[in-house]
Amino acid sequence: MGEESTDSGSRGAPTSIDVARRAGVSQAAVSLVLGGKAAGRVGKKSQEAILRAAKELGYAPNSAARTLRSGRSQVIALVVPDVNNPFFAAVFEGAECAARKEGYSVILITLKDIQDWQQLINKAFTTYAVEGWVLYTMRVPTAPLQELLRDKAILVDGFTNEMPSLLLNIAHGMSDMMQHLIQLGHTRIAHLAAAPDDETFLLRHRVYREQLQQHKIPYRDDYQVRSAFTLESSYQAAYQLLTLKDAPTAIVCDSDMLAAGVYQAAHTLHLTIPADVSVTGFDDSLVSRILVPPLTTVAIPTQTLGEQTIALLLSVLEKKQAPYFDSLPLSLVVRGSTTTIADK
Amino acid sequence: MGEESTDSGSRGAPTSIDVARRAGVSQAAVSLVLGGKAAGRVGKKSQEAILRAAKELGYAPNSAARTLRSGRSQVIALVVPDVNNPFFAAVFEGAECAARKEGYSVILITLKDIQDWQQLINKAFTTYAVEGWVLYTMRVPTAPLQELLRDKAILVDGFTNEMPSLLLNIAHGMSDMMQHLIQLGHTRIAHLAAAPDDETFLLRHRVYREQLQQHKIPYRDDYQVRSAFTLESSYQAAYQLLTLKDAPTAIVCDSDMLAAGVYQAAHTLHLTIPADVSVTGFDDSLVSRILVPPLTTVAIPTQTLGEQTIALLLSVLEKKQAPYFDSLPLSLVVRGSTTTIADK
DNA sequence: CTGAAAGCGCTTACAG
DNA sequence: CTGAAAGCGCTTACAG
Repeated sequence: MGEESTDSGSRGAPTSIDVARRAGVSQAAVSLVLGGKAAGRVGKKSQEAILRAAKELGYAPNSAARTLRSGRSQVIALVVPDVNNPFFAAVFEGAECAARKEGYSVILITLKDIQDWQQLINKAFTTYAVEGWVLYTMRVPTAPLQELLRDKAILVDGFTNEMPSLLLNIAHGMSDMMQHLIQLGHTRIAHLAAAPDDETFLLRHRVYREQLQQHKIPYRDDYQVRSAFTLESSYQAAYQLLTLKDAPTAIVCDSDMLAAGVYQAAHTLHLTIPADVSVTGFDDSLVSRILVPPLTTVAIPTQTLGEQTIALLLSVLEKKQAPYFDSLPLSLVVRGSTTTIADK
Repeated sequence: MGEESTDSGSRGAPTSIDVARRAGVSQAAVSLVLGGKAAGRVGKKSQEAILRAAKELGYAPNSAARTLRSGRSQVIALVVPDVNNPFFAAVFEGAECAARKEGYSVILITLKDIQDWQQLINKAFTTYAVEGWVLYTMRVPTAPLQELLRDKAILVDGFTNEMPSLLLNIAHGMSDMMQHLIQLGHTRIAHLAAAPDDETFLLRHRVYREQLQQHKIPYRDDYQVRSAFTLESSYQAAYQLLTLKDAPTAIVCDSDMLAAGVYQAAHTLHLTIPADVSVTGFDDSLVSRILVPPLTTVAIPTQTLGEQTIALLLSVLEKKQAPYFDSLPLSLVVRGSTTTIADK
C-alpha cells in the first residue's frame, strides 16, 4: 500500500463510496444520481435512498475529482484592470449573474500592471481549472499567452485577430455625448482623456475631434489633457483646464472616475457644476450616481454586457459557431451635470 | 479500455508524462521538479532537461489533479454582501494581496440575500475546491453550514461561538467620531443608521447614545433614521432629517455609502456641506474620497484587514494555535465634510 | 435497470 | 539519486 492508510468512514469529508454504502447501492449509481443523469438508469427506490443518504452524511461531490475526470470545471475567469473602479465591480456582477444561469461560476482576476499578465494567468492556470476566459483589460495579451488562451478566451472592448471580441459601440456613445453638449450651446469643450493609450480611449478622442469638426468648432490643443485613473491625477488635469484664461464651459471625460476629479477641482475653484461648467462621464458606474449633481454619462449596460459576454464565450468554447464580432449599443444618460451654456 | 482512446502526445494540454518523455526522465521526476521538491532528489542535469522540456511544451500542471491528489487547492473564498460597495472591493483587493504572498488565491462570492447562503456556498463547494473561508457578511451562517465550515472558516466583524472572529474596533471608531463632532460644538447630531440589524450596526448606535449621554446631550427619537444600502433609501432618510423643524447640524452615517444619500438630499435642499450640515461616514471607501467635499469618516484599513484575515485563517487551517479573537483598531479621518457649528 | 472497472493527471511514500 | 506504483474521488462506457 502506498500511503498512510485511513480507515474509511471516519475521514474528513464523506465520498460517494460512503453514500453508496449507506444507501446500499453502487458508487456509480451515486454519481449518476447526484450528477443528474439518473433518468432511466437508476430506479426510483435507489434514487431516493441515495439522496437521503447524501443528505444525512452532508455529502458534496469532490470538485477536483469531478473536474479531473470530466475535464470540465464550469469556471470562467474574468480579467479586469481594477476592481476598485465600481464599473468593473458591476461588470463582474453582470457576468457572474449571467454565468450562473448557464451553470458556470466566475472568478475575478485583477490585472493591475501589464507585467502581471504572465504571473497572474500562469497562477490562474495552475490554481484554478479555468475553462474559459473573458478579458476586459483594454490590453491585448502577449503572443505566448494568446497561444495558451486559443479557443477559450474572448476580448471585451478591444480587438485582435487572435481571439473573438465583444465590441462596444463606443463611437456612437461618444458622438451622442458630443451632440448633447453642442445642442446645449457649448463650443468650448475640453477632453479629459484616460492616460492609457488603449484603442477604446483613442477612439473616444477621434470621435471628439470629428464632432467638433462637423460642427465647425475649432480644435484647441490646450483643451486636451490626459489623466491616470486616480483622483489626484484627474484633479490636477481638471484644475489645469479650469484655470485656463479661456476656460472650457464643458469637460468631456473618458470615464466616470475621471469626472470625479473634475468635481473636486471645481469645488476648489468655487465653480458650480453645471452652472459654471458642464461635466460628462463614461460608464454609468456607481460613481456617476454618487456625484452631486449626478453625472451625465454614457451608459455601458453591465447586465447586458455580462449576458452577451457569457453567450459569446460559451459559443466559442462549444465551437457551436464561428467567432463573431458583435457591437453592444450604448446610450446617453442625461443627469444634472450638464446644462445650457450660461451667458457671462 | 474504458473510453475513447486518444493517441497521447497529440491531445489538448501536455501532461507531466509528455514532459518526462521529452526530457528522458520519469514522470515522478517531473512532478518533483515542478513542485519545487527536487532538492537532493533529482540531479542537476535532469532538472534542467525537465524545465526545458516543460517550457518547450508550454506545460502547466493540471490543477484538478494536483488538488485531488494533494488535498490542497490553495484557494480561499471571501464572502461579502455586495461587491458594488467599493469598500468590499477594497477588502477583496486587500485579502487577495495578502493571500498571494502566502501562495493562496482568493475567489470572491457575493451574498446578496440571506437566502443565498445555502445555494451559493453549496455551489462553491461543488465548483471550487475551497480550503478556507473568510465570511465578511455581517450575518452569521445557519447551523448546518456552520458544520460544513467547521475549522475552516473565520468571521470578520461579527461574533459567534462556532468560529473564530477577526473583530474590528467599531466602538472606538464611532466614539472618536462622536467626540470629534461634539468638540466642534454640535449638539443636534442625528444618526443615519444602516437598516440591517447586524451587531456591527447595533454597536454603532449604542456608542452614539453613550456619547450623547456622556456629554449631557439629550437623545431625540426624531434624529434616528435607518436606511438600506441604496442611494434612494439614504436620500429619503436624509431628506427626512434635513426637513425637520429643528434639523440636525450634523448627521452621523453608518457607512460612506449612506453618507452619499445625505449629499444628494442636501443638494436638493440647497444646503451646503459642511457649512449648513456636517456629515460623517464609516469605512473610508472610495466613496468618501469621491464625494465633494471629501467625507470625514472612520477608516477601516483594508490592507491590514486583509493581512490579519489571511493570517488568522491560515492559523486556523493549520491548527497551529487556538482560534483567537483580535480587534483591529480603526482611526478617524477628518476631511472636509465636518466643521464647527455655525451660529445662526 | 445495475455493477464492475478503467482512468483523468497528478503527488508521494517506498524500494532500489 | 531514480523508478515503479499506488491511489486521491470522481465519470462514464461497457457488460450483464
